[in-house]
Amino acid sequence: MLMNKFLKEFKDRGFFYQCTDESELSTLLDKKKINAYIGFDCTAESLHVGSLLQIMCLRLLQKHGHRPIVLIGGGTTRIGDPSGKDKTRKILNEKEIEKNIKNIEKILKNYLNNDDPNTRPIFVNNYSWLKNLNYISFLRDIGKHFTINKMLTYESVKTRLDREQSLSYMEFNYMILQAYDFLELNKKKNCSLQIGGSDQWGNIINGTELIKRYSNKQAYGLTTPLITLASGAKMGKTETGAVWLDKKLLSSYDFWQFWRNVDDKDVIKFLKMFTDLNIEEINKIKDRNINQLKIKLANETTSMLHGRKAALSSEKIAKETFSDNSSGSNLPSVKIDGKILNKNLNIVDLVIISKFETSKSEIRRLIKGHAIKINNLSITDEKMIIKRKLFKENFLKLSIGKKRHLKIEIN
RNA sequence: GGAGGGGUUCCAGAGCGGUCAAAUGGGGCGGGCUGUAAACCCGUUGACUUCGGUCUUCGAAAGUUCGAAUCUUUCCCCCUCCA
Repeated sequence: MLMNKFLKEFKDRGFFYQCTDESELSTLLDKKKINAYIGFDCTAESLHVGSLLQIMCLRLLQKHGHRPIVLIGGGTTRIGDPSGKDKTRKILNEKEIEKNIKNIEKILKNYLNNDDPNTRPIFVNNYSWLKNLNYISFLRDIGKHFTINKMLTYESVKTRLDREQSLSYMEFNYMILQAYDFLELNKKKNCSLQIGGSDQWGNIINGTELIKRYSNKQAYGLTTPLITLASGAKMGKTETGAVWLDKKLLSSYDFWQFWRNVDDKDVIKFLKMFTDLNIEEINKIKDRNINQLKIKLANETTSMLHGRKAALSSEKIAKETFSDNSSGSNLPSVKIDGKILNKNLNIVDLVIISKFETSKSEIRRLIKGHAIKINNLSITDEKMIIKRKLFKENFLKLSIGKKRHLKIEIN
């Protein structure tokens, strides 16, 4: 049997982990355009690369003419998913959640096509139906379809119990609420597929089963693998911290750098997962120089989020920064008042001004390790006074290690 | 409710009156090698410092002592076993 095109690409790109009923889903997708949903939780103020694979799934749906439904977990965030957590997580207050939701929606809209009325995404917040649930009728209508016997066998519950860590009744209900979300979307938005990370499998099955029992309808679940880096680490760290999909939290240059610095072994995989290049094209360029491929990867991913211009300018900055003895005139800059140069500003204070480091001890340590450079010359004296003549054309290049560079400019 | 065990620096985890800013491992950072990769090697990892030191940390508070992460008391939190 020929596999449905969406599913095929889903697999070719490495998105596929598990499916509730692959051949049936394939047939359904061939027959008609469907609505499919992915849930995003709003615990953090923004999304980071950890969610990027799910976002790419939404894009792929659109590409094949299906409609993505973005479910923002405004209600479930108030509960906290115990999956993969060994501790109860902190519960956020209303204001924070509202703020997070807005920001997350904004980011998602960045990635999704809003022009085609057939595939235009639907944004929903599960708080809109969860907040009004009536406890008794919920227990009678929905609760009766769940058995504790089965719930206790789920991985997320089991690990908590095995480790003898407490799992509150509140969290225990999370999976029921997520199943209910799916039912609700199935009823109201005609949603027949839920996609999620592999850790969501149990929750997704609960949804399809609930739909089966409650409405006697068939719904499907599809999961993506947990992406780990070749190093085994979880995806998502840079020099500066989490890789946010948000200009305010991570500059386009740092975002670009994240992709530029991925492990060699991950490059092809990431090109498939996180760019729109088609598979044939990727297979064709496979043998190109690995560093060229990384630049390609960085440019594609950065363009998607920050625009082509930002991507190319990042590439240019990188080129200048990492080629020897560059002046770095394109680097981000920090302006200082020329007057403080008269007060014997020393190198340690200069680094403090740059905000690269906040601890003077740390800066002194870095100087001892020859990590700090001014205009590409390594500094060895921690008491060095910054003289005006170090500024060429009104600025000087300050570097810490190999990757952090900055322009200090006299105002 | 009863009986025990425990809370140590980013994490795990040693220390159990001075030699403790606290072993070891992980992570982070920096250096070397390279390709802004991986692997490997080395250094570093509380703050401030006139580089002599100084100050603040071992759940919280009080106390014993010349001296406490280490002993005592009270309190808070976590875990195990019994009811």
